[in-house]
Amino acid sequence: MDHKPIPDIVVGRLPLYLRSLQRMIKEGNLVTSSQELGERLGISAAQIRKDLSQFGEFGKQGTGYDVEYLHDQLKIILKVNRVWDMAVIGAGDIGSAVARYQGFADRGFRVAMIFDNDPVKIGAQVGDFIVKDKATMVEVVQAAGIIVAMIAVPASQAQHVADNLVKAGVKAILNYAPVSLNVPEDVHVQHTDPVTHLQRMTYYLE
Amino acid sequence: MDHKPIPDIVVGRLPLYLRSLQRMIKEGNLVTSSQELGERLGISAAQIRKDLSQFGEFGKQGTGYDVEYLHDQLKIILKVNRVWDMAVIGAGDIGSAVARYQGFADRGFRVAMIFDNDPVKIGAQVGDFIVKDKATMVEVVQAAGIIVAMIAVPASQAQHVADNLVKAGVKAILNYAPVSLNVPEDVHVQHTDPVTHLQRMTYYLE
DNA sequence: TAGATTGTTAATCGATTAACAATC
DNA sequence: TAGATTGTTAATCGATTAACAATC
Repeated sequence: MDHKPIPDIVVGRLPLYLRSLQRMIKEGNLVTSSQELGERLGISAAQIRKDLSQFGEFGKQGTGYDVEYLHDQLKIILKVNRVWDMAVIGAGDIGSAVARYQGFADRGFRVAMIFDNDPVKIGAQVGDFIVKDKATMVEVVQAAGIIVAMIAVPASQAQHVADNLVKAGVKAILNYAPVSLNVPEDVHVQHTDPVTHLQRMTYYLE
Repeated sequence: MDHKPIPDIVVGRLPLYLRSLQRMIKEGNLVTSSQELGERLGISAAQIRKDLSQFGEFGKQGTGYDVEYLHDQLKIILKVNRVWDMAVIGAGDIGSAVARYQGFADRGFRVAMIFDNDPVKIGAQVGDFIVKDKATMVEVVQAAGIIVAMIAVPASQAQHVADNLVKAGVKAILNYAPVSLNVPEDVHVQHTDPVTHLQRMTYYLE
């Protein structure tokens, strides 16, 4: 009677649907369809319906989807109908930009603390935060019960930081350093590296 | 006698291979194998061999791949055996961090100019650059022959900026704004949104 | 030579699309 | 009712994996 697990590739598209729906709400759209969503995102209507059908029935034949209802349901599915506290490791340019980023608030996340190991940066203010000493990271993150973190340190330190985050109990890591991280099976990692995205495009240029 | 086009998903993995190889060079590794690469990246050895075989034969039976040779070949395939000048649009926290980012240099890219429409920012220094007036963007980008750009403006302005970049002749856009962009078929877009990555992971948490 | 690893083929697996009955 | 759009099934398409001859 076990349900098949949802394919990861489907889960990966849900945040895109959610983002479009959030935008539609702001634009005042009350109703949408798989076709309209698909056009906005460059995804086929059939695929959107198939993806959503993995989680339930959210639409109405003939009329489509209630924007706000589908939006709320996707937030529940993705568990962002609450706010996740995050730790940022590294207070350089990227870490600082992340700590000041205003785009987390209404999408389920909040930066709660930021760490660095540079004595000049420790104690300094970045956005609303005082930079904490990275030496205290494992203890502080664990004590705060934080399980989501972002790595914004140089590539050479990233794996070491990841190991410490795992020790602290972190289960989801967004990695800004341009290296692949090795973590235990129960820890999730996403990589974000502008250069890999750019290189993917230059292949097609000229 | 036409070759089938290389699947996009394969092209998307090449930058990861390249990144690992660059790291191996720094570590002094002279030779690697599909198995070792796969372990580093969490990709099967068979897939790596299959991917590479789309472009030629780069290895030697029994011994594997010469790290530097494969690295150089991948740079050629991805067209990053040269330096692409880029324009950054938006001199806020993200645009500024991007403009100062040291990680482009040895991977085929260089920020050449940065634009904003805020009178307070225009003329100010960000990294090595003086912020230019966004009103001049189409003209300046076109005159410089730049075809790679990064959008780091608020979501509400991103589509408009994209339209202007297309007018300026840009063919590859890395978009930091959390919106889907619509561009002509011959223009490539990659999106980078920390929140979509995070939401992809929270699905699995708790 | 013996051991290792490639490049490639065929088999498997999974994802996308097309089509349509159901129904608002 | 007529028109529109869902949810779902079956068909298609494409990607991954397993296996192995070739060969360094």
